[in-house]
Amino acid sequence: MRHLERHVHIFYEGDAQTHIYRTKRGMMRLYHLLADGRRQVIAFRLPGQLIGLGEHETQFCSAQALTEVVLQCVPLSIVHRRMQEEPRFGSELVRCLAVELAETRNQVAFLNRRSALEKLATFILGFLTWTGEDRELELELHMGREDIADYLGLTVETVSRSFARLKTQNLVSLPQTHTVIIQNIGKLIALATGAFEDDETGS
Amino acid sequence: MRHLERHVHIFYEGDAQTHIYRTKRGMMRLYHLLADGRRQVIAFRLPGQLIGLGEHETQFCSAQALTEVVLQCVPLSIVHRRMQEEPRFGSELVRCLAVELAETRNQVAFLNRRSALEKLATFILGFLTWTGEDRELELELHMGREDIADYLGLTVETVSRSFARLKTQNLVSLPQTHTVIIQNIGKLIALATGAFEDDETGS
DNA sequence: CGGACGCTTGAGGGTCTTCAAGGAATGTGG
DNA sequence: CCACATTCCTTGAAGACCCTCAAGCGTCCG
Repeated sequence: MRHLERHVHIFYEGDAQTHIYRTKRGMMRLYHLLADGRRQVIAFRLPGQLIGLGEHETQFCSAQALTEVVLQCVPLSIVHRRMQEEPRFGSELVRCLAVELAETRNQVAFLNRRSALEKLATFILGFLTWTGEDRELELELHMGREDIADYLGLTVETVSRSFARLKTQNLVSLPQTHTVIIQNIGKLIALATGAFEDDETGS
Repeated sequence: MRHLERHVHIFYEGDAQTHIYRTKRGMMRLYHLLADGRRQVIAFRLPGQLIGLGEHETQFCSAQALTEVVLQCVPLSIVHRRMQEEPRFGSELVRCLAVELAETRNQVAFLNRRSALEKLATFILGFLTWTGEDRELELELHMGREDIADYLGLTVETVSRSFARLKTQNLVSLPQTHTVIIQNIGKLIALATGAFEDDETGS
């Protein structure tokens, strides 16, 4: 078990892989630096989710604490040993990887062809799933606009403008910068799935 | 072992997962249909690569033969049994999944923030790796512009125009529609990695 | 030889980015 | 506890890029 301050890295891209981690509390950010210096946020990790899976010998991305974080650390040697001794453990690992792969593929499919507004709507709705608070319509983002932008492949300005449009259409409200209240989840879902072309009537 | 004609599907999105497949000859296309009817091509599969990994009970995407294809089919029951009996088999499976996950993450990172020209350059270069013919600078695409467009998240027109620009800059030539000859691989790599902003001098 | 299909090329418009400046929020030191 | 500095967020205007619509061209097949 390991406690991390905000902004602390547990590993960087290219580091040797030594452990698999499980988030117990707080939120982690996984990101990848591109050749041109830009940053692609691969994923955010909430409690219960694994980090460090599916890499080669070296880490593919950097892992950084967004908030204060508590991590469970499992040395790779133990992972390997358990896989030898306990076939069901291997199956479980395969399942976790499979889920992560499916999610990542979804990310490809959706980031590629959607407008900024649709991306942001999907992002917000994804937060509901992540935290499991499906009825709690007040969300704490725990991250800045730049994180969202780097995750969705947009600029900070576009993210900000998209938030403004969601507010104008009364789909969400923003009592604080990092807090989102969903006001019309039906329309938000419709937007995320592409059902609405562009409905500004907001009625 | 199973032989497929062109355009034949081995499974559709949502089908129950029954086998894992290994491409022996030819090229497969994995794709995913979006809510709005569009198609996202997830990946192409060349000989030696696996298909059907990392799914849940149901297939996440459809798998279709692009060319004539020969497939090795392994029933899932056998996969599971071997995983119980032979831990190294499980490790191997985890490794394959890890590689696929890393590739997919790369796809996210690169599709998200790159221009059409950079995407196409990367796509062409990716073909070199896939076929393993690193010195063979004449490539057979085996697919139409629409496949490339749906893979890169572009329109057919933009793909066509991007090919035209690569030709104008003498980076590639196209003796036939589906055949690419790389004429200046250095510049193509520079373009793919974002080193060149926009060099029209073509010298 | 004719038709169908896929590829190319053009013009116009929409969306996102870039550049720029102002405003809110957060943290630090007095 | 307040003032100030820094950082982050918002908003505006101009431009770039890609998409859409449209037409022309080439190729393959019947």
